[in-house]
Amino acid sequence: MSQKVRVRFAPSPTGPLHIGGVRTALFNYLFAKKHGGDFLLRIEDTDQNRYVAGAEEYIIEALNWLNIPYDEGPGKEAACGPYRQSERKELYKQYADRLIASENAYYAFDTSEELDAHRKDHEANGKTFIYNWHNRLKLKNSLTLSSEEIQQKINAGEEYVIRFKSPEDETLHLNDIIRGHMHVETNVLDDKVLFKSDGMPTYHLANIVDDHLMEITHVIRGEEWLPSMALHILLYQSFGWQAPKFAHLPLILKPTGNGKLSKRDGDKMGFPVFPLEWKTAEGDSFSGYREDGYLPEAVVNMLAFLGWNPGTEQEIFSLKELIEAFELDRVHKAGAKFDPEKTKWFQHQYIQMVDDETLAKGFEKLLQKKEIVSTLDIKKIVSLLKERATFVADIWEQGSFFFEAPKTYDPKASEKAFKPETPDLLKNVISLLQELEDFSSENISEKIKGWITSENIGFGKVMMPLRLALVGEMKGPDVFDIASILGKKETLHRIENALKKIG
RNA sequence: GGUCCGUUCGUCUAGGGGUUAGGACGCCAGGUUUUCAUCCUGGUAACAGGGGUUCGAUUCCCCUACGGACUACCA
Repeated sequence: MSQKVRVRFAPSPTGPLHIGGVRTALFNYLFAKKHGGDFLLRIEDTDQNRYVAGAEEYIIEALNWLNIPYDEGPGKEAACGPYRQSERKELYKQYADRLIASENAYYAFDTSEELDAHRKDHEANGKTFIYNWHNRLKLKNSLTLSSEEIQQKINAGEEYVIRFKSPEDETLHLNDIIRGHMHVETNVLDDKVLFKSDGMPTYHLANIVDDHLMEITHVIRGEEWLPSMALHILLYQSFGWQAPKFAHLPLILKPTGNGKLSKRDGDKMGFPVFPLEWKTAEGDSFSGYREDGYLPEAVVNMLAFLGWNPGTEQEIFSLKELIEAFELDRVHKAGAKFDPEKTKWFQHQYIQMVDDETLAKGFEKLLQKKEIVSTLDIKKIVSLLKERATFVADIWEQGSFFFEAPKTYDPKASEKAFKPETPDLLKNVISLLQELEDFSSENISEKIKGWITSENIGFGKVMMPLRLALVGEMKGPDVFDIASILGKKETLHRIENALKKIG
């Protein structure tokens, strides 16, 4: 009988969630939903020194914004709660003790200073200090002490940690859903600290205990955890628990140059690395996809294609389609350089799918911010400008002239457009437009084009100055559409203004 | 340094013992738009190198190079 799929996203609240973390969450979510399973959020806050206020709220808000909510987690308590490791603190000690009892772990009394000294020493000799089988009997730990001595030290309040006793001379065969088979010699492993002197477990212990207690079936996490996989498997074995299946996701790399995508890269290279804007207590701020005007669907689609693909040529996927198509074994092995341009392309595709009404509302908000009050038909403007926009802000870029009459005319264009005969032609246009009762685009077009043709004037001679008069530059949608939206009064006004400037 | 993972157009990637090595982004050109953008069409461009295995390797194996991660009482 197959178990219900349960996966978790387990970030540490040390700051805002970055794109790589978001993608890990997304892949977990897609996998869970594909298999009708549960997606849990667990907050790994065992390091109180690195705790950042607001980070947990940020993570939750980001997941909600992206429409990938968790089924269980903080605020959504279920049978396996609590979901913050700090609130599970009391739980972990007994598991560490269990490992001591089964001789899979031991107390170590070495101070950080002593260990640092060892490391420096080794480094000076070009070696690496590893705390494991080859030297553990020479260090200060319970392996060389009688149980009375150990108890005495502990009772005396001496600080200790609990270390895992890595086995000797074993070859571990590991299996990763994405990478396949791997093997590791246990002799190269070190005796990792499982339980810290401050009474908190380390990541390794807490993670295994919680994944077991929360009945996690698949651990889907970043590649940075691959080197710890052997330890984790060993821990499951020591507890006598069945290990979940593992899948290590490739890293997301900087768009140019070398290395992992970092916090600072984004704003340095002009794209967000965070889903939501983030301001630090020190006053630094980092831009976010939401605030930059991206649609959550576009971000999700883009993220899904970073390291994964469906094997078909379809690229635009709704969340529902992603759930349907997602397969862990189609995840690519190599790290992916992040591509901000492709992200914009996704956003462009998605904004085209937004209906005019919704888009108009977004654009109206933007107008409000600019304190622009307008009686123009916003929905019509939006529908006219939408196809050339990637962001709502582009609608303003492309169509600000609707709301602000040109004060100057693009010099290069005016040189080409404003000729000696232009004033007479524009005057003629004015009188033609004045005759119009119905100021529809079709009507204006018919009238002006008819006149140009019958007088044999040449389109450029009229159209260019007319556009310049209405827009100020050689850009924008069809001139007759613009005139119609502007209305008769404003259109005539702008042409008269242009006439004054030329004259 | 040590351990592990990886390597197909500039980028994201498909593919897989015999293919004109496919798509997308970007870029370039043409068309539409008497403007600009969009859009459409076309083009540019890749199997890291060296050895094997094989009738035949980009595909399988080994080595080298390069890239990355990890190497904390951080996650």
